[in-house]
Amino acid sequence: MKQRVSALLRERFERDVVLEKPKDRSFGHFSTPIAFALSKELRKSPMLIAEELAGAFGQSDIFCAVESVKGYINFRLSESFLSQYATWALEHPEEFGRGSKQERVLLEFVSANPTGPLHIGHARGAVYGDTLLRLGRHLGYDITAEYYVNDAGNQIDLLALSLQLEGRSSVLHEKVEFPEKFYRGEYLTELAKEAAKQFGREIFTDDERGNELALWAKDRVLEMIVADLRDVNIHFDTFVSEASLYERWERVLEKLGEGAFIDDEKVWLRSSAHGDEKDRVVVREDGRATYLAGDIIYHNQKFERGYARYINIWGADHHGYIARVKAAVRFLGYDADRLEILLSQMVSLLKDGEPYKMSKRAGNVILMSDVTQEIGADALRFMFASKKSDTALEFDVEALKREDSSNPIYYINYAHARICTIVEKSALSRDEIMAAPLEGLNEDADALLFEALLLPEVIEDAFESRQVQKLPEYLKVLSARLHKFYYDYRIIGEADEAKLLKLFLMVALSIKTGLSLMGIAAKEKM
RNA sequence: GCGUCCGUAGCUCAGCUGGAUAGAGCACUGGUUUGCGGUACCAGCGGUCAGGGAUUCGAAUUCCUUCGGGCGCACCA
Repeated sequence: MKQRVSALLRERFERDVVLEKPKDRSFGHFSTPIAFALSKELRKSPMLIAEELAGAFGQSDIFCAVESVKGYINFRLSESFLSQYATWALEHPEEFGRGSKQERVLLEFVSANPTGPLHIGHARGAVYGDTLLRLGRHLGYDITAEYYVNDAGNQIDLLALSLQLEGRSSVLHEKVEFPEKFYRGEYLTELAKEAAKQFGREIFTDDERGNELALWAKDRVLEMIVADLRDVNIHFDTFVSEASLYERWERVLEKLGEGAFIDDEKVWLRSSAHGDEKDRVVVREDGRATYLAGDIIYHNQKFERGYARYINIWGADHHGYIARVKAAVRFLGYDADRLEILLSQMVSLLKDGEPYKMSKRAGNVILMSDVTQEIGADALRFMFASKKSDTALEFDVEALKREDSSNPIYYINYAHARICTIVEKSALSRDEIMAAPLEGLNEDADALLFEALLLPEVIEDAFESRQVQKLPEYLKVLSARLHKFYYDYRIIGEADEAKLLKLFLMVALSIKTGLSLMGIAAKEKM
């Protein structure tokens, strides 16, 4: 809708036009301050220019009024245009808000180490990534959702050691001391039990079999992670194993060319040449690769796969890592601007105003699965999708358990359910409702219709700006308008019943589509 | 110290392609159609958009700076 108007104005004025939605509805559906910009070069007052420009608009299918007010040009869309658009959308619900983008995009997110279950910080990144994924796909982008599995390095050895110690403690009932660094948590107790069955109890005391145990354990932990994600409707297309990458190291090292050098018997990345604070070690003197080496191979492998764009979602604590990875990408001969690294900030959860209790044996973290269980997948998703990902967030989970208008997910669902109920209650058939033209509506109905038809713009804006919270924000506003309208007007039995129900169906379509892009199914009954 | 993200109502947060009187929820106060789901709606209270400077016809939005806070600053992942 906005694109359509925008394109029309660009053609008319032969330049890009800033188009905005006036806060005050009496100014119409869209407006542009273009006259202010033109005033300087035309050496005329904005008001005069606006008047002339507005006056030059003749009859149009799209607008029913074009007016100038105090230098702004305000546009009012015609009822027939809005009506036709809504009718089309209701007849093609799957197509509503779809885009025609075609780029192939590789979206990497979560990528938590397979050494323990997901915590609440991971959950935020997971929801953010999956929401972007859904939005992008709706717009037509061909997106691959990928999980990079850090299944190599010290952490995996440590996982095996931790599991052995846990086995000696909880299975063999030995008295043991857990070093500070070791992984702890209920999941290890469970794994120890499983390991005892699978390998026999001697696995816990045999130093020789640590590796065997490690390989098994990391797979089991990854399965747990995948299950936690599945519980909130998140699925990945591909998993890339870090361990499997190292056989390509020689080739990648060669490709780095001048980007790599040897000093002090170590291999370094000359990252300082591309904006990093200093150069970084990639291979230690004993020949073991650092984490960065894996990431370099991984990003080389990503770019070799030939996507138009690469999006990584990282925890904000990794932001210092951006410069060196981008530097590596440049040395590999690729355009680092195609790699976009988005950060998801820390989360602190509250419950009734108090810090959320960490699960007892999970170590010092709040488990994602605990929160999912407590407030449900829908609420968890809404909570994280509704806040800007790059600001630290404090959230009280109790707010999402309430069953009233203070809980946005409840409020939005209630609007949807209300529509379903009233349509059900009406004696009119769906065909009768659909046959009604959305014309001759009063101003409030017109405003509601316009709001409902804005969803496509919101989807595009949310995805392109990577600010997914715009979608839930919009759904709240739309729902509020619906509730108010419902309160102010009677529907059933009125002369306009068919039209108003059709209007409501349009609102329901936007809510349902919007929620589904957040991985949430709209409720038809509360 | 350096880098980075942030600082909007008492609290949690929107708004930031610069534009017409700064928004929502919570909290607090007071109301609402003999009502299709009141599981809703309305009003009031509350803001020097951290401070200062610059650009501009116009800045919460851009730039600089000060102050305050989070995070990072490994040959750990």
